[in-house]
Amino acid sequence: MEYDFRKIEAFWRSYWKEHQTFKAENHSSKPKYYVLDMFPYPSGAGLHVGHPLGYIASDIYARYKRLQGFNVLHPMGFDAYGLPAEQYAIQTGQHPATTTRKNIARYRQQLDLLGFSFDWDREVRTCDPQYYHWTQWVFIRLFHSWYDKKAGKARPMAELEQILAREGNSRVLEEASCSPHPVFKAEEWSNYTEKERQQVLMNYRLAYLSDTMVNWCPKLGTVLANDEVINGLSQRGGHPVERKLMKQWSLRITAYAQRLLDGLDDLDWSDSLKEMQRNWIGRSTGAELRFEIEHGAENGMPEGLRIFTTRPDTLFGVSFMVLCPEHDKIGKLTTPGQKEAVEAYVKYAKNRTERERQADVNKVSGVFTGSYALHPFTGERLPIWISEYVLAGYGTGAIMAVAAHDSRDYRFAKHFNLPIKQVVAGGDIEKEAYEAKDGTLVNSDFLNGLKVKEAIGRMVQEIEKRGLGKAKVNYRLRDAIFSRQRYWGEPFPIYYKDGMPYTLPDDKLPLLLPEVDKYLPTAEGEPPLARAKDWKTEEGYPLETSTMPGFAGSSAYYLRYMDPHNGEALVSPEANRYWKQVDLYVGGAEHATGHLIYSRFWNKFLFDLGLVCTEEPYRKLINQGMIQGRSSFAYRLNWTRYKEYLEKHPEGIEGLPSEEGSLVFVSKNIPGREIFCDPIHVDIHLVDNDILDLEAFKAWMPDLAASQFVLEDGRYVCGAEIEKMSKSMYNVENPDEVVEKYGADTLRMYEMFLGPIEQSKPWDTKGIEGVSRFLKKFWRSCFDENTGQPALEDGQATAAELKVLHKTIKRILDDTERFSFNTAVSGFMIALNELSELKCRKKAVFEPLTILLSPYAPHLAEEVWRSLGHGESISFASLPVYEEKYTLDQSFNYPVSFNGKMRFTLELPLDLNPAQIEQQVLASEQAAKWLEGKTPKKVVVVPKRIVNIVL
RNA sequence: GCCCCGAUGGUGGAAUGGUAGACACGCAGGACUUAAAAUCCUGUGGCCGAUGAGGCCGUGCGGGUUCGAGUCCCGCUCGGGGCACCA
Repeated sequence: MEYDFRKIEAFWRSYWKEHQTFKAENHSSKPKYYVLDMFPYPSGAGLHVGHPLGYIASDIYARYKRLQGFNVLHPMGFDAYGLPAEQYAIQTGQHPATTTRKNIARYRQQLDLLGFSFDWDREVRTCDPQYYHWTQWVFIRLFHSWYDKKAGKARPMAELEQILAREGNSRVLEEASCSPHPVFKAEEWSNYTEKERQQVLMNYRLAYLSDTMVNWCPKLGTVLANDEVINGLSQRGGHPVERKLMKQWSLRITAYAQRLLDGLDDLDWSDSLKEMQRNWIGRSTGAELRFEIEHGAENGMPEGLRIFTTRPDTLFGVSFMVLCPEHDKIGKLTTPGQKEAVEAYVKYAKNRTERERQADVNKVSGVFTGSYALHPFTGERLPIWISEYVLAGYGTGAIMAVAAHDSRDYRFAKHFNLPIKQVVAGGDIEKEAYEAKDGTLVNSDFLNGLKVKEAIGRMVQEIEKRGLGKAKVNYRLRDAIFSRQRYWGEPFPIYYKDGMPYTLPDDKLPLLLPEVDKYLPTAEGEPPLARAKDWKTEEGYPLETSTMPGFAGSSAYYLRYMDPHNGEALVSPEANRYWKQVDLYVGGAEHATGHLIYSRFWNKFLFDLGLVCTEEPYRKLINQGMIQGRSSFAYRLNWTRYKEYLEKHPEGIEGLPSEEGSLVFVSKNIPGREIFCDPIHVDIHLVDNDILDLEAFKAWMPDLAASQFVLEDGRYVCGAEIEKMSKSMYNVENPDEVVEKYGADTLRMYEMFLGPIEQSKPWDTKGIEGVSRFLKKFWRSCFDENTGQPALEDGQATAAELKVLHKTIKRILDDTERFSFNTAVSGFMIALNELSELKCRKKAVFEPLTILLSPYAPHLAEEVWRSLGHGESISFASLPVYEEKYTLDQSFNYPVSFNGKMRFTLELPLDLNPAQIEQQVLASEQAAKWLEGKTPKKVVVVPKRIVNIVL
């Protein structure tokens, strides 16, 4: 008999299910611990070996915390709304709910196989009405809130209406986070119609509707958030994205920019991830100031031109101004002579896609408006230009150009032959802009002689004193576009009356996603929901036809797990007070600027409303690395290239065919392969140890049946490359196959053994034998090979055995605590090697080891535990205690110095105390030589440091 | 361009500033076996030396701090990730 993992794992899977071993209670005398995984999007491809990496790590930690006596919440669910299911629906007509349900069932089956300790009672699915009820509910709260910068929190719209009625908007324009809109007085407000009031209020809402320049993806037929666009292409599918002005829902996440930034400091997240969020928020400090326009009053611009700069110190170096092509003052500033050129340029800029713009950021383009601004200090005339290097979405969409100290302005000035005026000493202005923030100001009137940092402060002071502007902080962070013109998402709880949006009452929630005949836009270009029958309220008002984006459902899911069946609230205050926040969150770093920002924002908003008790949702975050695939390649002979060569060299290349054949594959190391062949991805299941199974390859696809091969040593050798694991590269490794062959415990330990959890690494099953052997060996230590009966012996452990045990306890606990799971797995292997050398099969040693092993290989550990006569699951046992006295046995080289000079080293055991070390050092032969009979004045001993002897 | 992270045997990787290469894979040799699988044992960074004893070199490159550096500091090279006309 041997280790029958199939039987053992099947037994414990059903045991845990039956006994609800991992059910978490909302009331417990134990301390709580909340371990969360980022829930998966259930794609059609099923789980691959990369998915479980994080789940295994979090499961180990959850089980470890249970052993420590914590009440552990470890839930799982599904991020079920998303584009792939809808794309599939468009192609096949199958309802996305059907495919999603099927995919979830498959995921669930695969997850169950791996022995995770999830509390499935708490499962959530974002497409479940019981769940999206609360997504809609939070949206309604966002709609009815505004952000008071002075109070530093969100407040109800009703309070804003009172303020507007009392005093107009002149004060809140400054003190609220809002879209720009005209000033009005209290009397004007009282005379506004309902619609006019709604229009004003829209500028303050945290969920608001506005005409925004959005990322429009024609192929997907929807808008995308900034983090969903990568290099001008959509994150999903890689389709081109355009810029387009559209009426869309947005979330005023920018109101929270500073709090999102400040909150990072106290989080136990990796530095790189915090840095990513900081960059994404992109805070910069500077000043906003106003430039008068020459003849501004006549042109209808008496208010001048507002710009933002981070370098007010360089104000005396301004030589021209630049507006973005979308700037609303372009019409007023363009002189008749320049009208044609300006219009042509604006049109050109408008028609460029995001990708084109990003592709040639180094190309200089622009046009002169014909107008001039006046320098606020010198009165100098500054030509006003338009260029697409100035962005509409940042600052005021206009800049003061300081060619000498900004590389972009410098390039522009050189190209259009505009003046370059140095005001900070340093660098070589003839060659490039001097951008460094150190140096002394020159040519700058009252700033001359000051350092850059002093000059910035001094200039801001002066600007404020003269009423030209004020110090200002800007953020790169944009408001999040929140609507999608798609079917498979949460419907907005919004209807329209007189063209203005209103929220549904809470008792009408959830607003169910309606059925449609097709998942495509209507002929008029309306989103799919416009196809739904009776898509209006009972009173006949039309409902919103957009749906919410993917991040809507994932923003507060961690709260729902605390109280998943609550029909009255997102989460009850009691449940929230008990579980508080996620103690450990495990997931991929690819969510750094998406989900992890939105979710923090969403949580801060709920905190402001008093609905949750902590301001940050995720206290500690571990980013597991990606498991990459090892793709295999076959090399197809490219006849076009090879024929060209044959014409010049009729003798050809040895080994390659000389007669044209249609489909020839050339083995990797045949000469000429690199030049004349194109690599083609081959399904890795057709390749063993880089040797291609020719028959299987021919049968793989109909086109390949007629393949011919050029072999080496009678075999076809494939090439290999490490790439992202993906269906299209045919390099997906499925966990089920591994579990079938080796068992879940082996897969769990092997994935951990591969390397540090945060590191990306290629999947390679070569090493799995080692882990498999370990588990077999562990089983053989505990059970009789012949009978399969428990075989651990009673009796006291020897000192040597205890030493192994306690060393292992220390090591495993330390490693688990610091998420160093790969070294922990090694620790088990070392322990077993040492015990087998000692021929130890004692219960007194293996029982504690089994408890330690249970988070890593839970099925086997439970099996051993039960064989020892324990009735309950191991999850309720307590961790073995580490005893130091058994483990100190190493020695150490102590450097010994006389009068501060190192003279020799002495090897001594590690477990000596300072007094013993001193004694041994002084008693040594070498010391006697140096002391020459003298008595040392002082001996300083610091364990594992130098022993200093003062003569 | 800017920011972050990394570089250690044939491979994955280990090492609170303290014996570099733990553990595992792979490879080589051996035991058991008719044979294979499984299992077990031995060896395995490089060079010199005799296959010994022993010695020298060795953590991407060049410096530095230290009694002592894979680890800390400075300057590079290469690789990975993020941001990118953000004024």
